[in-house]
Amino acid sequence: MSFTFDDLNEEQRRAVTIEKGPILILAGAGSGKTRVITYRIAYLISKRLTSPRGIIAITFTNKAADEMKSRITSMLGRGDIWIRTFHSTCAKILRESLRRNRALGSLIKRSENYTIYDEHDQQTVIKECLKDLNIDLQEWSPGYVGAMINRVKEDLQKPDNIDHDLVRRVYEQYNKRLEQYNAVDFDDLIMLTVKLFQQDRSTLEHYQNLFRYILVDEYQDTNKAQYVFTRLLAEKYRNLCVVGDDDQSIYSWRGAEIRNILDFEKDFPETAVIKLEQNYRSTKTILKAASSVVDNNEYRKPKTLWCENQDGEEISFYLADDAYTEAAYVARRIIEGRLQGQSLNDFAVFYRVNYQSRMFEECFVRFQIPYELVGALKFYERAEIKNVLAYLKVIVNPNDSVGLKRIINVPSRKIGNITVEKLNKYCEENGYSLYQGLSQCRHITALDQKTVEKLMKFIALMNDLRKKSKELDLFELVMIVVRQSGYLDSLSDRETDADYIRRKNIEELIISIKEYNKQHPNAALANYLADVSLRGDIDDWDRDSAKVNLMTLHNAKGLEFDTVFITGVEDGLVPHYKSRSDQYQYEEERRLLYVGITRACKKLHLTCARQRESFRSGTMYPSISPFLREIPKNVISGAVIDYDDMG
DNA sequence: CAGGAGGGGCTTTTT
DNA sequence: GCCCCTCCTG
Repeated sequence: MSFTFDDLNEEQRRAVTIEKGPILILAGAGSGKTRVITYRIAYLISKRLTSPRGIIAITFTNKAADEMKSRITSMLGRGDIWIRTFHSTCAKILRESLRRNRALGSLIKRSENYTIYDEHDQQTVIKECLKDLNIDLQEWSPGYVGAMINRVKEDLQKPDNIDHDLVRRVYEQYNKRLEQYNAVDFDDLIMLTVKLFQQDRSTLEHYQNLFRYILVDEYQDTNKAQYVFTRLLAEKYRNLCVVGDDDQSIYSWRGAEIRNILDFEKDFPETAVIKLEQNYRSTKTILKAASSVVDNNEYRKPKTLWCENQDGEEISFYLADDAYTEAAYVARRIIEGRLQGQSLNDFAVFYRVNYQSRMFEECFVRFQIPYELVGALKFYERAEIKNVLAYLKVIVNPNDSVGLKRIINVPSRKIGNITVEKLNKYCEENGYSLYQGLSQCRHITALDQKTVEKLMKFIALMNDLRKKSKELDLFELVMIVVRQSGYLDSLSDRETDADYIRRKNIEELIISIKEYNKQHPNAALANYLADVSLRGDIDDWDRDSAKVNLMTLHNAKGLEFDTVFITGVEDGLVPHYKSRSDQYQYEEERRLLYVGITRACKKLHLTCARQRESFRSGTMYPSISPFLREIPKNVISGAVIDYDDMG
């Protein structure tokens, strides 16, 4: 074994070496929790308490999972451990279980090759339901209804608990449609796995016996469904180790229950509680600022982070005239830092809302500062990428009517909405899926001969691609798909810039598929599609590339940078104006700032703008954030006096 | 009946 | 600034 515990402190070592029973690790920011988890996994394996297969570790992002895997591989020389997010874990359990026992399909109402719908697909289905139920889309926006549906699933509520009759009806129809499409949304992945565990004893026992040791990171951000999932899995052997920090709970709007971490000891009374309070990341100054902010929260476990690091530089505050000046200030500080030998990827710029990134992008282009934007324009959400993936999804799951509608006229086959509507009506009347209906389209009296021919040609294409998919590997298949569908050609006809970019993006997708193929030689197409559907913004981010990092405060969780800029520290952004009325939400905004501050190792910059343009309310003249006043003035340099200038 | 062009809506945070 | 819907043209 090629590692020692010399670089762990006493508490960390204790957390790593407890061999049995539940463990609650309350890990403050920068206290080395990732190290504790990886060392613990290595310890369990090297002491032969379990084989690698007997461990499951759940992380918050795929990125974190990949990093943890590679660390363990370098420690043990092997990395065949189940380290995944909740969603990816459940997606795999569902698929495995449906494969192992087809009869479970009647319980889950899905088959093995189900499709995962993202938020956009979800809204498409909700729109279908709202239209079908004759509900006014202005009054009930799909986004709003979707959020309510998600909440029901995250909380594992019974649909009859939905207080609004109308939403309940949409909920029911929405779920029925997903069943028909053989599709699940993000929250179904967790909810259906819980259902599977609760209603099929043998499946639950299979996984309980498989995973003798369970580790869950970022436990403060688990929701009810994830909590029940974890509890069920851990019930038998009770070797559950959860790691988290109530001060870093920032996902309550996604159903996360801070209670899960605060009440852990109630569920598992024999829990060993370990507190990691020594911070190894930040300077004393930064830590002081962070603590003095979060100390104002009422709903938290009292704790004190400390460190042996240097005092470090003062925190700088800059009050800009407007968002552009703010961005230019950040750019100048970065150029300055570069001259002093810092690398571009030592810098990170955080903001509360995605649209703030635009100003930084614009400005960094002008200053010729290479940057990497995390989130916002997600690669896998680009239309051309979704189109190609939709072909693959329909090939795997012909019942995926959302995917099918997406590609039926891409590239243009002169099949328009009216034809699709007629087809749809025919399918509904005869109980066909759209795909089935296509093969029967010659029987649709409402269609003329020309249209029928077009539809037959399309279904022949899809049938052919489906047949080929069984013989070809992933890379070969996607090449055939983009060529044979005519999609690639359609993007070459007109020499517009937009088409050129689309072709480039498809090329990039194909390269990434080739790479995936290399890493997972035997992966089924369905597995690839699931992986892609569950990829987050941060997952494709390259920490090591020589670029300044731009991201939201939420995306910053779990990361660290030498120099951090937290921008727009204004009343209305941090805290966000929508969170101001509710104390609980208000405190979450404070935690968000706390998370941002504690990402910084050496130097922290806070910036505000006197004036900010907003699409919704025109020009705003915000005050500085009330949280800023909670930082002691003696750790802040710069125009501290400017504080009181503002509104 | 398909499909492009142009106008009105809206943006918290995300697996 | 971007997406969605509608209207108009061919």
